[in-house]
Amino acid sequence: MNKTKLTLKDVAEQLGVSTATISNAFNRPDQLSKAKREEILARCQKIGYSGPNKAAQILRKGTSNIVALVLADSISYMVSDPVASTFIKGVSSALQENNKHLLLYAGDSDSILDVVDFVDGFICYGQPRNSNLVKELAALTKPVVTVDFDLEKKPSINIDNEEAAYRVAHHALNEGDSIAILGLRLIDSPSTCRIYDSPLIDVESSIAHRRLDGYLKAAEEKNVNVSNDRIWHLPESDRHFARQAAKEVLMSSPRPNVVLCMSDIIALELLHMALEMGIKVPQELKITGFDGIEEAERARPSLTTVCQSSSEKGVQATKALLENLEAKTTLPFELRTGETV
Amino acid sequence: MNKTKLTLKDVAEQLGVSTATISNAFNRPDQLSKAKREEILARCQKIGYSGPNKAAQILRKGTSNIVALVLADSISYMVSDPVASTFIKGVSSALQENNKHLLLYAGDSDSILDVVDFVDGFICYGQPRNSNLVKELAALTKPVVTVDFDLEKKPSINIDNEEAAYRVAHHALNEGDSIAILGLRLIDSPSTCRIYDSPLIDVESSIAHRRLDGYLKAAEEKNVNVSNDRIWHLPESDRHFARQAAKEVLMSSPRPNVVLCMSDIIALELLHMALEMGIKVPQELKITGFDGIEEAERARPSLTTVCQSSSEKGVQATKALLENLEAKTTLPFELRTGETV
DNA sequence: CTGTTAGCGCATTCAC
DNA sequence: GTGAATGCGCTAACAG
Repeated sequence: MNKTKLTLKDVAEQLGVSTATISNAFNRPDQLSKAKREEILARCQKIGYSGPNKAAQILRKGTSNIVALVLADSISYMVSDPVASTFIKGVSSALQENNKHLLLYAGDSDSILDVVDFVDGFICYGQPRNSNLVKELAALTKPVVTVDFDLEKKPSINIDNEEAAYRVAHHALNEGDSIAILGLRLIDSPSTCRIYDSPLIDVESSIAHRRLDGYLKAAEEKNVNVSNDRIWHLPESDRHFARQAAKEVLMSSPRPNVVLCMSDIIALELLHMALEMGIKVPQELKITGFDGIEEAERARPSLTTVCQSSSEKGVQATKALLENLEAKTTLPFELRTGETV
Repeated sequence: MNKTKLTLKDVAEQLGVSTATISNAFNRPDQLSKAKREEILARCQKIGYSGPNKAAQILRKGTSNIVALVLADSISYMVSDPVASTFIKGVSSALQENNKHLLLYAGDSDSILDVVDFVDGFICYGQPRNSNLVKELAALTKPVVTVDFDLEKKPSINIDNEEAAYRVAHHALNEGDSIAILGLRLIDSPSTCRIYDSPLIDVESSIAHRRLDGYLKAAEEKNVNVSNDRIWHLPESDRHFARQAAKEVLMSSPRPNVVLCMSDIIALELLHMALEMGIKVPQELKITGFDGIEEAERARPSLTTVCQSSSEKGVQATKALLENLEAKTTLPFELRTGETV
């Protein structure tokens, strides 16, 4: 067994052929006879050469088969979120089918530049917490696909968040209702709070504001008043924040009889807390979620929510990236009527 | 704005210095005066050069700052498993602290060779489903750290699975009990079934068999008989399989009054199904889990289980990899007494 | 179908 | 402290 790793050149020498022949045997089957190719491959295997060095190929070819998945937040956080992990699932299975590799990239990193030279492209799931990344992504010439947010002139995958929010709210609301909204990333605050008159962030680009628009439109149609002290901001769709917000909402007076939640995780925490407090759902409190995670279906009472297929988003985003599609895609959603309304 | 990307050479020319100087400014601060360095960095920034091309650096330096995390199974499956995703969390946060990147690698891939040339090392979480990967990993000269299984002469992170299983079983069992065991990957079958006298797989290396040893030791001490038709095999710690197995166990007669489960996911499905069937836990049925996931604590009745810190495993594995530690580490676990025993 | 050659972009000797 | 040369390992273009 050789101590030092074989290079293509060594192998060519050993087999008594030119380097191009070895290279072609591995990369361009059409460039040599099948017999010769197979002979070479067999002999390579025998001497323990498993193919051209990938690092050198990356430099030479300018492609690596690595796709970076930029998450909105730190990997730690994202990976335990059921919605995000379902998305990752979709991406990873589509990548695996195409023999591509998955590099996970945190949205709270400083910069994207330390991988840009060797990845083939970026899938960006949700607007990165660090806005510097947004700028960098927007300026790239390598392929970028965004999901759940948009970048000018880059392909994207979205659902119609405003319409979805409108539909679920419309289903839940009735004239005379007193409502609260548990929103996500509406203002620039690291903690749970009502938005009051804080300046709103990313109003144009964020899906949270689209959803808010949809809720408010439905409320208006039903003559339901929604003031800013009835709208909560949560920094993340996280059980911890959700619990805090749920408590505030349920303790507030007048206690709302309908709460529209921008994620199922939030809605489920609210549901559990309400039940613990002996509040009857839906008789005394109606709840809607958003996303359509499994746990929402299993809950008793089951959650009324908007279903979107996160894994399908992942598959589509991957396809858009690999096939260099240019279009901005809008995926369908579905209203799922549960027992919480 | 330049159309074509700047290379180090271009930049050197533009700034009127040698290529080595630019390179040193970015990589070896000690090789030039602070003033000069800062001037160069500033001018580079101005002309839009963000540093040496990473792909070229990988080839030249032989390191990439990319660490591959090889999962036992497909990424799709692993990422939705709470235990695995907590592990990933630990790894990713430790990597991020060290400015390393995370490449997720599926354990059911054909080979590891298509990334080996450009990653700095491998963390392998659980024995890869494709045994070819095991061979390849074992033969590598690049750093490898294994978790929840061992490779000769490679550092590893484990808990004492046998002792942990023994402890939880010892806590649950009493003389005269009738028990069942819901095990993981004990035999070579893609579906849920009793093991009967099927040939066991990976008896030496698998943690499932260590746990089984622990269970059986406790059973023996308590004079509890366990025949092979009371031991179930599940291919994965997955809700779907768990449900099947739970049903079989609860329908079997005599119905056991203690069920030892090799994961919390399995135990929780069993718990839910038992409650649905009106079986009283723990009066008529005692259940133990393994892992100590959050959901087990939240369940009512709360689950008696073995807690191991998966995120700590991730951190330790990363540290072992990055610091080239050689040791095989055994991490502590903790018995968590819940209400299901 | 095969062999030769010129870089891909850089880091690191070594002389100065 | 700086600048010129070599090669990391490979692929693509071309000539034969």
